[in-house]
Amino acid sequence: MFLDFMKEIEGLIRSALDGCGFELPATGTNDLQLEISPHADLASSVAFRLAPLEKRNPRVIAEDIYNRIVPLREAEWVERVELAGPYLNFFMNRRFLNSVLEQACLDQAWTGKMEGSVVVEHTSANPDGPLHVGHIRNSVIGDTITRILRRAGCQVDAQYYINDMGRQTAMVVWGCDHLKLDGSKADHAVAKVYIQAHKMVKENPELVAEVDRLIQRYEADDSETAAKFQAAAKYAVSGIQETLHRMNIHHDSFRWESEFVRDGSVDQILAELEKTGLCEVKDGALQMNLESFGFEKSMVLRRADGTSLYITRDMAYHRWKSATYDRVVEVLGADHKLVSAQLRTALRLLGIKEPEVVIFEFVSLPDGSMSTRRGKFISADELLDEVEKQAFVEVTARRPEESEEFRREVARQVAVGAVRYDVVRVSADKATTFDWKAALDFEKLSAPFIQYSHARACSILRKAGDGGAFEPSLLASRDEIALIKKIAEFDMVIDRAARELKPHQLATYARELAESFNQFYRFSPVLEAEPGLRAARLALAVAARNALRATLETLGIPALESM
RNA sequence: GGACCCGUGGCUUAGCCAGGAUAUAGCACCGGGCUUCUAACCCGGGGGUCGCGGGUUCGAGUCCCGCCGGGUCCGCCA
Repeated sequence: MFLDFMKEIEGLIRSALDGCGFELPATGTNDLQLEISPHADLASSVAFRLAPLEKRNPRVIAEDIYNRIVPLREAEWVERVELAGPYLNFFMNRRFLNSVLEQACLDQAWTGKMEGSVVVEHTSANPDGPLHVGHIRNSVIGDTITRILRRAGCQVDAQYYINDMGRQTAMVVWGCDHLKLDGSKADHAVAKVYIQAHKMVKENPELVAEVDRLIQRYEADDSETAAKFQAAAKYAVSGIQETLHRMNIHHDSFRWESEFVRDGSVDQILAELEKTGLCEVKDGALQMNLESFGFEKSMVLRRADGTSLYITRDMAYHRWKSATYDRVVEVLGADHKLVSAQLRTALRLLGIKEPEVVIFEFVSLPDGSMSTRRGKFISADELLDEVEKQAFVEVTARRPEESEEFRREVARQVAVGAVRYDVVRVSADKATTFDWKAALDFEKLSAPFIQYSHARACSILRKAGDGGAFEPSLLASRDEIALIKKIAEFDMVIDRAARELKPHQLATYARELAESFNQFYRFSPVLEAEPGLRAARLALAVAARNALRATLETLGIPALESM
C-alpha cells in the first residue's frame, strides 16, 4: 500500500538525482524530504536540500530533477509528477487505488514485513494494590505498542516484571502476618493491608527492623518466607490481571525479579560492575560512581546488610532481555527517568544492549499526585465501572428497543474503548490531570466515534448481501478517493509507530479513517445506488470495514458490529 | 540548587526528533442538515503574537542559547 507507492517515488527521485549528477548527503531518515501534502499524494522538497550544495536556485534544481524523472508509462503506482516551484508533487494512479481496494477487501493488507523478536515490558506495577488511573497509562501505551509491533510483523512478548523483592512487597507480607485480607477483590484487599501496615510502621519506627528481617530472609531464600512473599505477590497480581483483562490487555509472560537473585545472575552482574573500577564501598554499601557520565548521585548496588536492590536486580533482568530478544522495549513513568538513565549507562559500560525506553509523564489528580501507600488514588476498576455506567445510559437513550443484555454488552465494549482511546490519543510526554467530567464525556473525539463508523459499515454489509464482481474505477468521487487513500496509509502509520514507539499516531489515524468513512457514508449512498456503482461502493464499504476493524483491533478497542 | 519533560484559539490536542507551499482536530460558541444504508453522524462560520527574547537559515511551531511558567526526579524505596 502506501509504503509501496512511497518506495517507487524514492526510486524515481534517486535515479533522477543520479542522472543530474546531484549528490545528496545522507542525513538520516527521509533524505528525500517526502511528505503527504494537501497539494499532492506525496511531495518532495529535496530541491531545497540541494540548493546550497549546488549553489543554485531550488526552483531550477527541482526543474532539473523533474526533467530527469523517467517517463512514467512504466511506473507501477505513479500517475504523474508536477513541478510546483521548488516542489515535486507526485500523484498515485488508478492502478494503485484499485490495488489498495482489492487488498483491503481481501483483508490482507494489515500486516507488515518488519522482522525480529521484541520484548515489551509494561505495567509491572508493584504487587501492593490495584492499578490506578496513572498505571493504566502505562498499560494502555504498552499494550498498544505490543499490538502495533505485531501488526508491523514482529514477534512480540508482552512481559510483566513482578517486583516481589522490594520493600513494598515486604510491607504487604508484614501486613498479612498481622492483619486480615478482607475478601474484597484481591488487589484492593492487598492495598488495604498495605496502607494499614505502612501507617503502623510509620507510627512505630521500631517495626522497620521486622520488615528488614523479612527482606533479609527472603533474600536468603528461607522457604517459609519465600512462600509468603510469593503468595502475597501472586494474590495481588491476580487482581491486577483481572483489571487488565477487562481492558483487553494480556501479558504473554511474567518474570519475577527474585529469579535473578536465585540463579546467581545478580551476583554475576555485581562482580562485572565492580570490574569497571567505578565502585566503592561507602558506609558499608556498595556504590557506583557515575559522576563522569553526568550523574551527581551515585548508584547504590547493595545494602550494608548485604541484600540486593531494585536497580541491581533490574540490571540482571536487562542483561537477560538483551540476550534473548532483538529489541528490548519498556514503558516507564516519568519518575523512572533518572534511574533508567543510570541503568542504561551501567549497561553500556558492561557492553550490554540498551533498552528502548518509552517514558510517559504523570497523571495527577486535581489536588495533587496519586499514592497507593497513602491510599490516594482512583482505581482503574472504579474508572471502568463509572464509564460503563455512563455508556449504558448513552446506549439506552439511542437504542431503547434493544434488550438489556445487548445494551450492557455494548456499554462494556464502549467503556473499554473510551478509556483506552482517551489514554492513547495523547502523546506520552504530556503530563495530564485526571478529570471525571472529561473521562465520562466520550461523545466526540473518542473511541465511540470510531466504533460507530465500523458499526455503520457493518450495518450496510448486513443489509446488502454479497456484492459480487465490481468495477473499481467507478469509485471516483472526492469522498470515495479520499477514503481509499486513507485506507492505504495504514501500513505507513503502523510502520512509523512501530519504529518510533508512538502509539498516539495510530489514535490520530483511527480518527481520520473514521472521519473519511463518515464522509463517504454521508455523500455516497451504497444500497440505493445504481447496480454497478452499488457493487463498487459495497466493495469500498467492505474495505473500510476491514481497515476500521484492523485499526480498532490494533488499538485494543472492540470493533462492535452494532451499537 | 542540578537533571529531564511540557508550554500551539476560552479548554483539550496533532505537527517538533528528520526546518519548507494556506498551523491539525475535538469541546464550547453561531448557523444548516434525519419520510433516505444507525444523527454516538455530516456541512458551513467565527476564534491562533505556536510562553517570552535573542540567534542560525533563502525560510523557524519545528534547530541553538537565555529567560518565564508548569510537571517529574535527585532514598542503603521501587
